[in-house]
Amino acid sequence: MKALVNIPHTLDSGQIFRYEATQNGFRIHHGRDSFTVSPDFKIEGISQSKASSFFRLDDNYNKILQSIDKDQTIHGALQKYHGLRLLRQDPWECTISFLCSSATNIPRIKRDLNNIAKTFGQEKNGFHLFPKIGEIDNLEKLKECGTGFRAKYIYEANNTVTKPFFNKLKRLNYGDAKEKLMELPGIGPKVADCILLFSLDHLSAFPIDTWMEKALTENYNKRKKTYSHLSNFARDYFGEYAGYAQQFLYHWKRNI
DNA sequence: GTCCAGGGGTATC
DNA sequence: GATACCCATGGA
Repeated sequence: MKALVNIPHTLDSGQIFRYEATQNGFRIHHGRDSFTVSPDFKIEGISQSKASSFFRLDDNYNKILQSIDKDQTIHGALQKYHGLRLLRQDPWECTISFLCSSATNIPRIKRDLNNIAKTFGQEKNGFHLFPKIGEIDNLEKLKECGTGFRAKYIYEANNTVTKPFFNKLKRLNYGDAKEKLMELPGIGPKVADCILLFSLDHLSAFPIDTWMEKALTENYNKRKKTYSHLSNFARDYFGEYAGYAQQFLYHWKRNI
C-alpha cells in the first residue's frame, strides 16, 4: 500500500495510546486487532481495507491540508509534521481512552489502558485485546488499573453504551452528537470532542486541552475564556476540517 | 512541597 | 454563564 502516512507523528500525537516501537516500526493494539506497521507503511496483521479505514486513507489529505492552511502558524506545523494523520478509531476504545485522560498525562493514560486490556481483555497470540463493551465489569479491579476517580465513569460507560449508540452518533450532526455523548457521566465538552474527532468522523470537532489553550492564546491572540468560546472560534476559523488543524497544532505545540 | 498533566461534577453566585 | 473546589496520582 503506497500512502502518505508519517507513522511516528501520527502515533505520538496523543490520539491513540496502545502501541509500542518494535525492531522495525511499531506494533499497534486497537480494539480487537493487533498489527504491525513499518516506516514505509507495510502492514501485517489486519486487512488492507481495515488499515485504509484506520489510517483514514479515504480522506482527501492534500485537499484537507490546503483548506486549513490559513496562516503562518498552522502553515509551519503542516510543513514540519507533514504525514501526520487523524486515525479512525474504534468508538468504544476511544471513549474509554479519553475517560482515562482527564486531569492526567499521556504516559499514565497509556499505562492505565494497557492495564485495562491486561485485566479485562482476552488474550490472543500473546497480546491482549481491548475488552468488549460489557467486559469491564469490576469496579475494584478497574481502580487497580490506576484509573483513580475515573473508574466510576468507565464502569458506568461499560454498562450504558452500545454499538448502535455509537453508530447513531456518527449520523447525527456535530452538536447533537456531542450533546448525546455529554449525557454520559465523566464526558464533558473536551472528552466529547476527542471521541467525536478520533472515532466518529466529526472532523470539525476541535478539542481544547491545556496545550491548545496555549496555542490559541500565544499564537492566535485569543484571551483565556470559556471552552466553547475557544473551540467555536477555531471551528469557525479553520472550517469543516478544523479537527485536522487541531491535531497539527497540538503536536506542534507539545514538541516545540 | 508545589505544579502540572489531552477534565468533569457540583455548589454557589 | 462564571468561578471555586474536589476528585486520585505520578513525575518534574
